[in-house]
Amino acid sequence: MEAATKQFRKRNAILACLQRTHNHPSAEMVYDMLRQEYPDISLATVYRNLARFKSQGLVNSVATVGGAERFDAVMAPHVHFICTGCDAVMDLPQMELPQSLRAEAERTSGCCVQDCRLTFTGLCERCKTRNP
Amino acid sequence: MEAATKQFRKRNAILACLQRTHNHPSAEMVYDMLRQEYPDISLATVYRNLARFKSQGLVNSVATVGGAERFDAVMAPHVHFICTGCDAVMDLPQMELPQSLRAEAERTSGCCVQDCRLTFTGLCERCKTRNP
DNA sequence: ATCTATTTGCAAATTATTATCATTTGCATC
DNA sequence: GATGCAAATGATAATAATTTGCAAATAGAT
Repeated sequence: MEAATKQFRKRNAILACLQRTHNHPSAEMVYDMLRQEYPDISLATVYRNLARFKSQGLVNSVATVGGAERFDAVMAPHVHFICTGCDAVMDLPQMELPQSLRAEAERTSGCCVQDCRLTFTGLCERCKTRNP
Repeated sequence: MEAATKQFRKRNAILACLQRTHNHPSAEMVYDMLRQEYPDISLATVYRNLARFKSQGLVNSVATVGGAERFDAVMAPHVHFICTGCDAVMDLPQMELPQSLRAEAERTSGCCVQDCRLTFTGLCERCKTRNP
């Protein structure tokens, strides 16, 4: 028996897709992934729901790579790496993001800090062997 | 007597503009600033030269805010703050960006780290009083 | 002055994202 | 089941940022 409600089927699928993948996909990448299960899903729906999730604090935009925004459903601040060779966006879970940074930023700047992002760019393991 | 070479007049003006301002302007903001001195400058020229500077390592793109890429001629890694109220991008020169982070990222990830970016978002002093 | 390579302006093309609007869907009520 | 309503969705047009193509202008060398 199908237990889950049918309401917001696609909306939930979009969020679930983000939560299960760690690709930090773009809207189009989400669209392509969901097309298999929902062949009639529209790209507009993906954009719409991503914007909604963002305003609800369920999803963050991590960076924009090659002109396209990349999303993440992991809201706890963590460290990212962006490969300039293949445009991959990945987590660096081994690295700590000092909690003190945010407070320090707020104190020294006088601004109201809402979010903190530490991002490295370079070549991933695969690309660094390809690109000498 | 006009000492400076006339070669690359506009190209140099674009770089100089970035070096003198700390706004972290977008291409269009650079264009607007240069229009006063070079009324016939073209937006395409600004884009073209910004891309060239980036590939030459003279300019970095700091972030994309509201869909527009923002540039910086200060290449030494430093800390930025982006105001979600007025889209200002500013430096947080008081904050240190630990040099050790880059090495740690490279060691724990196996990637080849080329750049490191620490960015805070929130409301600047002016906007935080306006937006309750 | 002429030749050549580079730079630039202009306008069209491209790309990502947002807005519009008609249709569909899920659910409650009859 | 039929019906009504509000929200969600699909298709497509509109918008905005960036890029590209090409002819004209420019700088330096011959």
